[in-house]
Amino acid sequence: MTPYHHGNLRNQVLATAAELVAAAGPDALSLRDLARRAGVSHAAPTYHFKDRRGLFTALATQGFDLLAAALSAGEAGGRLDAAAGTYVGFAITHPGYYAVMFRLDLVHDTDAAFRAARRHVFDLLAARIDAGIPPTREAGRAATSEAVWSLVHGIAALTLAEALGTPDPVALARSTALRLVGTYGP
Amino acid sequence: MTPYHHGNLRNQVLATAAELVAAAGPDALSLRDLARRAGVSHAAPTYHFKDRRGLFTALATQGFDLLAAALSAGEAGGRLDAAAGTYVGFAITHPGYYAVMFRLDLVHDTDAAFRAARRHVFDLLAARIDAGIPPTREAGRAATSEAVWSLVHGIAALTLAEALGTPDPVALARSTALRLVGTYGP
DNA sequence: TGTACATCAGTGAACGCGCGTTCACTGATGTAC
DNA sequence: TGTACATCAGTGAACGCGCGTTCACTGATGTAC
Repeated sequence: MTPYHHGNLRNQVLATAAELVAAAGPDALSLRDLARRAGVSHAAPTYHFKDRRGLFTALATQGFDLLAAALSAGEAGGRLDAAAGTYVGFAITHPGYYAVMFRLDLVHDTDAAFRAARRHVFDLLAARIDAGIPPTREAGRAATSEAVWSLVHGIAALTLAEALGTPDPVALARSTALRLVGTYGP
Repeated sequence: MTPYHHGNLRNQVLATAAELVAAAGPDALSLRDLARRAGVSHAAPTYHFKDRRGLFTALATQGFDLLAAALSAGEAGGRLDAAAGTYVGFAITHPGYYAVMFRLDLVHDTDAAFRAARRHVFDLLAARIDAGIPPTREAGRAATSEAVWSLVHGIAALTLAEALGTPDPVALARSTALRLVGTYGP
């Protein structure tokens, strides 16, 4: 009845992992549990991810890829405030991915695909910010990019940690990003 | 030779825990390892912390207490930019504490002392921010507090994740905090 | 100053557990000719 | 259309391990009288 080949194990394991991490944090995740939930022998995930860190590396990389896609689509592809809102929105709607994306102790942090995906996200963000800064001011462009990234990352992280009081973190990200960049206005 | 009563086990375990977490992340920490390093039987830490979560809760609480003390001392007690710099500086110099302070999945998050300590830090920060906003503008004070907290938390977290390029995260925090609050100038 | 007693701090053996990883294997699928 | 072969995907048994937690205990310390 159940075929020998699952056919989509890798993707399914990643999706389940994202759910479980969202619910109980990365520490609670085990390869064996993932295998159990996929209805597959306990050693099967190892075939796809090599080891536990490999699984987290793949999960984090996919997270950055998803975020990059979100940042490239629609309004977020142009306007800085939309991009900032999209970033925070992504973290809130994908907590399982986000919880892993910045955890160097969990991933193979020299993995080329991982580093490229992360870099891509930062570049997209930097491009939106650059576009938001009036050309009359040149100084501090790099610092502003990092400041805005820090801002949206902070809003996302504190929201997930249930430490922020605002009912609308996305709106906070949008308006604050604009204010920050606006400081460089003519 | 070695006395039956250690005398300072609790504090020593917390200090060692901070070091180990800084080096290898919270997942790598075990009560038994901590006991070994303290030269004490493996069940001794349980006596002080009740269980693993209890240990992390104590570590996080102490972290917030240390941060609150830093925010209350010297220039950080008054000027917003100094407070922002102090916050980021604390995270960088106490990575073992910081890595645990916002990890709800690791602590007993209803613990009263933990919540009070965390709240205290936010209140201190909010007070500095409030003092930094000119009285001519009233709207958005609360949002600004949360934005500045998010900013410094983001700078701290991204720095620890080695994702930021700036050589001086503390300076970035100082200047950006001022810029953010300056948006509300007269 | 002495003694009784409660409490505090740490011991050490035992438990049961789930885990990651390795390994030789087998069944399914794809490709070349 | 058939066949041989390589590769891919998953199996299942076995390994050894360190862990958290419980428990009855004991030694040290502090307090009341």
